[in-house]
Amino acid sequence: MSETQWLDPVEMRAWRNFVDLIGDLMLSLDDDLRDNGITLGDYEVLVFLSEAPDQRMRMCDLAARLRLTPSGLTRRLDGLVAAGFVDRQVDRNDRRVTNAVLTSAGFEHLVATAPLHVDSVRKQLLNFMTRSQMDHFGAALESIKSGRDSVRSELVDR
Amino acid sequence: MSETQWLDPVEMRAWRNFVDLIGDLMLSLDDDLRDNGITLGDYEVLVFLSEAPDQRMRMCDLAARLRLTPSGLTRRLDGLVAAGFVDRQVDRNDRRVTNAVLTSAGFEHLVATAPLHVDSVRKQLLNFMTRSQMDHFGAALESIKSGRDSVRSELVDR
DNA sequence: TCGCAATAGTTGCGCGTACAATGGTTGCTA
DNA sequence: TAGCAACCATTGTACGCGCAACTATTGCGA
Repeated sequence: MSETQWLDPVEMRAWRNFVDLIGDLMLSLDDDLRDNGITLGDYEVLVFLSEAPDQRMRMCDLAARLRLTPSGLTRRLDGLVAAGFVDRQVDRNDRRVTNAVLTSAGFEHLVATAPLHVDSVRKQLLNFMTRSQMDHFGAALESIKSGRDSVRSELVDR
Repeated sequence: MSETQWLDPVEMRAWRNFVDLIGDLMLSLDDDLRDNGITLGDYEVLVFLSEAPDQRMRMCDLAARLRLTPSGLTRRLDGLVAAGFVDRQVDRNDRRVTNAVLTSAGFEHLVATAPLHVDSVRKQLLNFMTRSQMDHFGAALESIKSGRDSVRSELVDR
């Protein structure tokens, strides 16, 4: 058992500021969206469905995309179905799967709220960054993500 | 009502990768900590208390630091008190306030799990960044945070 | 000094989500 | 082709947290 390698000042600043910011940021984003009558979680469902081919996704794929468990997605869809934003359709080719499909009402609602959300993202984050910061930021995050993905694919689990 | 200014590619990449990464990252961090018998949320309580003078904080201050509502903190402390990691002590000078105090058992537990958490932070994030990326990252996040703080203090609300 | 507003914490209730168990469907293999 | 394992979604249950209501304490102004 070797000595712990604690975080040095540079690491510590990066890490602490990161955690600090995202907690605050996500709450603000959710608040802004709630002011317009939808949850950040529900909004994400509409976004992913709207971007999917034929505006539909299998429950299990959607759950993975949202980082939800199957049961979590079932309950979340319940609300969206009740609101008329999403339909459940049993798949014709594989009757085990049910597809979540965006309704026209759901699409309308997304179109109505998206500008407000984009405003919110600018107001809460992007307005505080320079163009070059955004560029480096995006590139750095992308390399981090691909690094994480490749170690994950090397392992069997998950 | 002016036209919406949608995100251009640079903005989009920064934003999407950001959201994508933090969702994944936080889950992994929590998983790693759970493997060692504590929640990320509970761990944060121990960290903040350990850094506070006299290892104690007023409930309301701690709640703000954790971005929890008062009731949320009450429930979270219940678990930590039951585990023997934190004590509740009514303040002598102001009997409205109760202080959350880190016990020696709580401190021991923090000391035992901190190295594992640091390992986790390296494994999940820092190992995928270069030193200069970390440096720029920390600086950028810091300026964003201070920008957000200053607009918040200009407004009356919150 | 009295009374009222502000502050601190807890509790009842509801919502969202994870975990474990269940039922239904498919596909592989003996 | 019969049977079994894998897969998909849902349901029961428990837990964490926010909101609103409530109690206790403090401080301030008439």
